[in-house]
Amino acid sequence: MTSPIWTPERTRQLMTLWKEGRTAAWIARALGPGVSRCAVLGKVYRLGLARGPEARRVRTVLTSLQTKPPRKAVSIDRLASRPCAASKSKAGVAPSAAATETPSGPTATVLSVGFGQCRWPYGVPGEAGFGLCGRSVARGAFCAAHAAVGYQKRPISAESLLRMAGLG
DNA sequence: CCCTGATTCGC
DNA sequence: GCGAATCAGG
Repeated sequence: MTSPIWTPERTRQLMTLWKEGRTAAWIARALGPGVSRCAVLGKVYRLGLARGPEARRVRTVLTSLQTKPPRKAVSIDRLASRPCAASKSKAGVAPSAAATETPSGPTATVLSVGFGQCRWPYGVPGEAGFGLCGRSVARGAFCAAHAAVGYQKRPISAESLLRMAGLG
């Protein structure tokens, strides 16, 4: 219970995330406090996993999204307790029309998503079925419905987020 | 300087 | 096998 050992579970996660094109540091942070970037790189090297040119593309996409793993463990609580700026006048736009049009699943992947396509994630990165919304961008990185959720200044309930990610 | 992955090397 | 240190590169 003490040593940060490469359990089969962790190794599995490592391989999946690595194949998705995540960086070593990203994976290290995602796997928890006990795992360093060096540990990830060392393990990857030992496993003989290789980076293809395709993975490089993925990383570029992720970088452009400024995707960052949670600093500690993956936690839904963080979603619910997002501080978010208080802000004075402009509350988040929450068009009721958009809510009714909320897409219900991914049409793109981190590999296929391109400019002008909504980056809203469905599912859990590293797990089967993970994908991105992929519908036409309305604002920033998201389609109208997801921008209404992603860009609102007030915190949103974890339940709502999970539902929109197809995890509810 | 920040970051990246690759490789080495002592444990 | 493990991971810190170190390497070369962007």
